[in-house]
Amino acid sequence: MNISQAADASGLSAKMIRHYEKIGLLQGIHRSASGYRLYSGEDLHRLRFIHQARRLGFSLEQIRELLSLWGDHRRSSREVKALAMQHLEDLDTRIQELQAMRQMISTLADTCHGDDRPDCPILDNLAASSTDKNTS
Amino acid sequence: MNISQAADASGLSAKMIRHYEKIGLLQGIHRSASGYRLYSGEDLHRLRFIHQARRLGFSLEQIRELLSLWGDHRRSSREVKALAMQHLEDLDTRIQELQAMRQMISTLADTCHGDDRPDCPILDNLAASSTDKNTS
DNA sequence: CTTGACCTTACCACGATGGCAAGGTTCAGG
DNA sequence: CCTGAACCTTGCCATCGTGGTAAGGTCAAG
Repeated sequence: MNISQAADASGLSAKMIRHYEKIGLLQGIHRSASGYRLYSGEDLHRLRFIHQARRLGFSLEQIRELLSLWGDHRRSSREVKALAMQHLEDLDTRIQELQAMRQMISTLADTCHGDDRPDCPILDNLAASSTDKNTS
Repeated sequence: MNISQAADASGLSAKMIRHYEKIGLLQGIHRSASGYRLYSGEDLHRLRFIHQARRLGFSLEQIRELLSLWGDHRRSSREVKALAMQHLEDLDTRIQELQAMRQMISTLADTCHGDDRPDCPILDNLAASSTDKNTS
């Protein structure tokens, strides 16, 4: 199986697959006589694992660990769960940051009439917060 | 006012301030005889504006437009609001993506007992979704 | 044999920020 | 006056994950 077929079958791009190999997420990929990468069913399984983990927002470093745990039959589910919980916390943090922004923008946009007049609470706020101290 | 004082007063780092100048968000910054950047009260106002806009998650490109609108007394509040609404949509999209991830991770973590045993629904799911078709 | 569709490697780009290095400036204390 | 610390300058590299592009090799169908 060529790289573009593996890409289609895994949902990744050929570019990503080469990248994952370069950073060590994939190893021992076979090559044809002319140097083409050849993917086995097992390789494909691994690629799909990576794709799904990326869809859940895990970083490539985290995926490296997940793959290692996946391949280790003596691992404890505790380790995997800890990794997932850490990622959950990261997600929560990012969600809350974005929601705080969303809330503020939304409030400002509500008070801006958004017509031909030039006065605008949004710009006023950006400029006014300038004189606050709690601009973190 | 030196750059480190401007940094302290604006909440930005000196590094960021130089960067913002390089990409054109700040112009006409005065220099001392020896080449040190010197910041006026107006410059500081602008820096704080940028800082606040960054805190609300606007990109530097969006901030470039906001600054342009801020300085244009003939602009309509419509333009500003449109920019804010666009950003709001972007935020909503990102929040929803993260929440979908969060939901999935949370569900998987709930079903993982997280003890010394090796079986783990989290890894099973990552591996199993591998055989799904809807792996987008 | 040609053509087009694949493959290879290697480099540059994004966005926003941090870090480091090599060198110049300023100021206070001895 | 000299020295050292604490500033300033520019320039380059790193991050993270992905895309683009170039220059070249390979393969299969016509």
